[in-house]
Amino acid sequence: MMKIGELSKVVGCSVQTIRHYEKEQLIASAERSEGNFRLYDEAAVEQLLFIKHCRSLDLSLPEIRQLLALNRSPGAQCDDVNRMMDRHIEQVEARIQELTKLNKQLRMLRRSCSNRRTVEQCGILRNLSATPVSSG
Amino acid sequence: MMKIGELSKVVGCSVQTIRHYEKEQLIASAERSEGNFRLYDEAAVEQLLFIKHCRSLDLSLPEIRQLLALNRSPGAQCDDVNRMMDRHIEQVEARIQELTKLNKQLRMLRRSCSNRRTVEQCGILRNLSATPVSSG
DNA sequence: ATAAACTGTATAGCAACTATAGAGTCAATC
DNA sequence: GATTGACTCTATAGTTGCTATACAGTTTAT
Repeated sequence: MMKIGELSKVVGCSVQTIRHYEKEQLIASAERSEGNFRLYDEAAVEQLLFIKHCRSLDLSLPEIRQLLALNRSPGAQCDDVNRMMDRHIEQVEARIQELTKLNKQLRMLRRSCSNRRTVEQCGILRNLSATPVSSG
Repeated sequence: MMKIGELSKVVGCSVQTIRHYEKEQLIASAERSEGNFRLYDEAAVEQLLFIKHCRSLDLSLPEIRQLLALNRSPGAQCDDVNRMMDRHIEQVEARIQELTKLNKQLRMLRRSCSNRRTVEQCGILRNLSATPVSSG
């Protein structure tokens, strides 16, 4: 059994994050030592790694909670998992599209000013004051 | 002179947002009527549109505050504006790269499970329990 | 006079942590 | 046995850019 500091090093996330996950019910309340310190076993390590992996894929804490729940009922159909992943992929792709469009607008705006001008002549500021650039 | 509700309709942002911008010092404290209502003129409309345009480009409120300050000193060099834009563009492009990588991983993961399996057989959950997918 | 619509301030909530304060616990050293 | 240092505990505030709510006051229309 290890204390929270060791667990934090093993899985590579901060002590506060672990306590946060406990409060958010992503991991069960840990056993406590006589002195009220949290105690963890190998199962806790695995679960935290699972969560960490999900987070690296930008899954939200509620989504992860749902996955963990599904994981606990192995006989259930996994359609829910698939639906969640599909929705998540859609969101990521939508965000990429948004940012790509944004990037074009920013580059266009940036081209409207070279250095060494005064603010008064600055094409960027002038353009920002005008009507928003069209999306084309 | 118009009240905050009218301004909100004219520029297309919520009343709370306008009050929020005032608190954050993006716009000056508005004049008040006898009954303590905020009163705005055309200049306020223009400034809010400027802010709205910047926000549509995902500039942060501190960045916008800085641009507004520069706008007020028209003789200054606009290098700062250019630097800010460059940094911002870099950030957006970095985020696009991150999300693109993420998207690949998610799609790979999604392919590991088709519908109608049980959770126990679900490739997604199995993969999430394993070591994080490599970036390649 | 009254009701509806608007405005005011203050406060909490979102997401997923991070940082801080102040107190208690534990192991090692003097 | 006292002290030091490293660790842990809880509770709370801060991050970002709003949004939503509660409750009170103002204005406008009927």
